Amino acid sequence: MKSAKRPVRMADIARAAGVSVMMVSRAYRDGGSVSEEKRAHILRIAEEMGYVFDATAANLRLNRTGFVAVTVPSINNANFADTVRALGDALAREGLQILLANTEYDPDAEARLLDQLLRRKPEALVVTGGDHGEQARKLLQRAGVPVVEIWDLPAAPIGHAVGFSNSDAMVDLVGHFARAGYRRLAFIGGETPFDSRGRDRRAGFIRGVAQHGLGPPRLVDAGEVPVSMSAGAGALAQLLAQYPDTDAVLCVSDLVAFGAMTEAQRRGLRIPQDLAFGGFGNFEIGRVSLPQITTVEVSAAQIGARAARLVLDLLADPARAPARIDMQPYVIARGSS
Amino acid sequence: MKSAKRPVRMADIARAAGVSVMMVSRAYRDGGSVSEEKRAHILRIAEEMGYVFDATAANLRLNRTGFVAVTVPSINNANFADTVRALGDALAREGLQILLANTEYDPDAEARLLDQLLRRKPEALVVTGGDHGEQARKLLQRAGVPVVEIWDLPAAPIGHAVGFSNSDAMVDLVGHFARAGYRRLAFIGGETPFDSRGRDRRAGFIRGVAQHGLGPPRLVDAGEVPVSMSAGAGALAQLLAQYPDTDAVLCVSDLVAFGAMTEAQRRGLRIPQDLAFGGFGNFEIGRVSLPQITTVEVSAAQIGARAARLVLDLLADPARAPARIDMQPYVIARGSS
DNA sequence: GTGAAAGCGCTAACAT
DNA sequence: ATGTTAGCGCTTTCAC
Repeated sequence: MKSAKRPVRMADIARAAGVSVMMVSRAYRDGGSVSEEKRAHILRIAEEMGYVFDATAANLRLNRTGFVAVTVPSINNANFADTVRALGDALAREGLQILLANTEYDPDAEARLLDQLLRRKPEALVVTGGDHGEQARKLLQRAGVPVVEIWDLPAAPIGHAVGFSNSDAMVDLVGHFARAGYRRLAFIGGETPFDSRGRDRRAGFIRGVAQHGLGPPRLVDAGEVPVSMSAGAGALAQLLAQYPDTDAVLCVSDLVAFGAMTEAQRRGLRIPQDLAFGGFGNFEIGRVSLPQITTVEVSAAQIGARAARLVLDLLADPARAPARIDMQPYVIARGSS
Repeated sequence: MKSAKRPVRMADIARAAGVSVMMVSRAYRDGGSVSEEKRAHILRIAEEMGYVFDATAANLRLNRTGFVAVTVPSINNANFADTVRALGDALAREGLQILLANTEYDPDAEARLLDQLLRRKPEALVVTGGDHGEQARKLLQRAGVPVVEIWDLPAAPIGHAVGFSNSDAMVDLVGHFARAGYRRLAFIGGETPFDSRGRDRRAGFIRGVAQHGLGPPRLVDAGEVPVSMSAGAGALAQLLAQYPDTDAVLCVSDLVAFGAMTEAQRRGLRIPQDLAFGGFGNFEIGRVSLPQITTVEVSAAQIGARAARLVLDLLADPARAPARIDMQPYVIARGSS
């Protein structure tokens, strides 16, 4: 029975191994300046004594924490989860650890969380979206470390950006439907003020419809973000009541599209003959549903991977890194249209 | 144009405010031992100078990091994401920050990640699953801080547990189908060795089928975890070839059930008349799909919330906390059966 | 290859 | 209410 009263520190290992504290420190870092024999000896003793390296102390001394702070509006979204996973994997390979925070689409929460995160002295910040409250913006600007905005592509990013124009992508999707012969398009999306991606997609819809001369835009509110499948189902009911002759419904995400689609099927409508559907984000649901959903591929995982590489580049050489990386989404045509 | 050459520290604020460093420290912590006037003055100057409190230094001195390490097999799973979110929210309210790591259902990765996490000196560990590799188990046992296993309910947890018996829950689901008159049940699930939840659910299926005298269990492998919707679709094809007279398919999760269900529909089968389906986990997809999916509610968010409360209790008083908390899942009957 | 001293930025403990 | 001293556990010097 070992007592965990006082945790073991390097000095304890040093004493037990008959070396100086510095040698223990070296054994844990360089391979070079310690004889391989002694190094193995030290590490074995440390293992026996249950030593756990104290990163907190090392961080203070090194003035490097190995943290990268990341904010997402919602972790409960397969796309953001993909991004975070790819980002985390790539950063972990370089010994960096993500500090994740959920803003819940709330600008005040974002500012509060950024304030907390900055106290941990992250070496870089990766924030979802290019739209921030005044306070959050200020914190990001004076952070003193690289800032990467993802999932949007602001004209003038605070630091750097890895994303795409949600608006342009939706214009492309409208174009796809227009070319396929659909004329009476409607859009289902959320109305939350701080969801810039949802807002941009709606703006893209309006722009696309105008470009193709499809008359005044038919817009249906799906309620609060994060917009769910169920919200999509509810919104379809409203849409059919308001615009009964609609021939194609574009949705702010595949999840909403799926919900709307099932509601249409519940009402006996045939898809796409009676009503066509388009989604956004290429979620798994759209590849498995019946019919599969026409969507916009946004490469969520690649956004994370690319942001990770950008962060690593910025840490290596802040000067030689691109300011804006466009991930160029594209339409995937499927059975729903 | 301010130079961010050397970051501002407390000493800089102290000098500018004409007080000692301790007063600045106090201004940031107690409300009590600083006059409200001076406190406001200090904080204003700090704000003007762009000071950011250094948690790293405070943590070293206080021997408290405010971190809680959390491992999940996959963040890209709505259930685990719900758990992590609830856990994180509740902990954040007490000033604790989650350090999240993905094990990807790999015991070696789990051990490696735990080793990394422990160096950050978390104040508690929350790990998904009650099944660990030898190395991971050792690290957890000697961690020296509270350990909470979630989503399983081991007979003898390493420290504490918040979860449920995946096996018993599946027995209940089998019982539900048996009572509804189904006699030729099959199970679709993954075969990955270190997914103890999937394994327990399959074991529960086998046990349930035996209890109800439904003949030898019909098991179909859905491949690698995390088991996806698409894998469910593929597995259904195999199932129909191998056991064509099956009348009900129970799946390791709602996602798999949905995939299998769409494949059945693609083949023109009516649900539940020709083939019934059962899922697990009460994912949103099962509430929106057509038909909705009979499932087992496991209260993912509540697992996180309850684990958070347990961690907080353990930090306050390690003695007075329950060892095992059973979240008691229950069957939700829907249109797929 | 190895060790001694100094110090990273903060706060507990003890002054006053 | 406020200041001084010491030190958290590690690593960067700079010796040898």
